[in-house]
Amino acid sequence: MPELPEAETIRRGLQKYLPGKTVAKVTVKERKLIRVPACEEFIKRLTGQAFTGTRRIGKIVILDLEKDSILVRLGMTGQLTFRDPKSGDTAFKTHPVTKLQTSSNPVPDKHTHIIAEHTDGTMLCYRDIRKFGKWLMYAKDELWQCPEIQALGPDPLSADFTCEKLCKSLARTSRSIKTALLDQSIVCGIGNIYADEILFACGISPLRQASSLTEDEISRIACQTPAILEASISRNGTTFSDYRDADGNPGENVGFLQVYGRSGSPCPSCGQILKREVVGGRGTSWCERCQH
DNA sequence: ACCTCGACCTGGGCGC
DNA sequence: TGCGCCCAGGTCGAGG
Repeated sequence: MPELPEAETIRRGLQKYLPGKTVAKVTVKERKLIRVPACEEFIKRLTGQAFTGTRRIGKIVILDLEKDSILVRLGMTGQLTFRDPKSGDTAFKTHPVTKLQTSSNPVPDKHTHIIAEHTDGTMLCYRDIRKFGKWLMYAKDELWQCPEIQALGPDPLSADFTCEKLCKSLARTSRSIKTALLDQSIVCGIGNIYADEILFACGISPLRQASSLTEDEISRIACQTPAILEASISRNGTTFSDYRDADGNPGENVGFLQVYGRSGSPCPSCGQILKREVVGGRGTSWCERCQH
């Protein structure tokens, strides 16, 4: 479920604590999560290095070290949290919509698969119920050449994301616009939730063939995509920003989704009952009256 | 070359 | 109450 806004929220949370922390000990309980390099080498290289900062591209959270960088793909259920055992343990709480952790300092549980303990006793914890996540480590100066990043299209919050590029990409695919928006090589960071939200905001049916979109429609997508993602970052920021005492305020964020997960309910714009159908293998909600 | 689909996982919700 | 079935969606390899 973590899409770009959730990855960015997590990154901002970590950015407050991680820089300057030196890794003293690494525990990997689920070896398959470490993809590059081999698990033993990963642990060896990570141990002793200090974190220098964080970055993000699409849905990928990047943890920079002195010499290397770690790519974290959160998959469906990945959660990256900073923990300070000295400030007391709390139970896990998750956001009802995003399924992201909202409590600070959770006790590591059976789903906490990777733990990096720092020299000052704090730790970075990776929890992933379904284990779809992936960790990869590359030398810092080779990071941008790695296949996982090379495969990505422009990030919607970067200057690379332009209407012109989007027009070109969409023109050469026969797939539906919904499927195209989920293709990380066309634009990176959009997942199922925001694909539906963006198409609703643009008044475009998810069933439309991508190559049939007019320049005006594509410019709407180019405009709405960053706006919706930014708005969501600011809202998740409300829920998660205060990492220390955030304890999940469901009412605050539940209302922000216009169509996703609302099939069977009235369209927030016209009142027509929202439709639901599987498009490109994904559950998709939209308004047949507002979206053409 | 492009596209679709199922597998990977687990927990939660629902029906019987 | 409890069991089993199905659903959720990001990514990737297999197959069309």
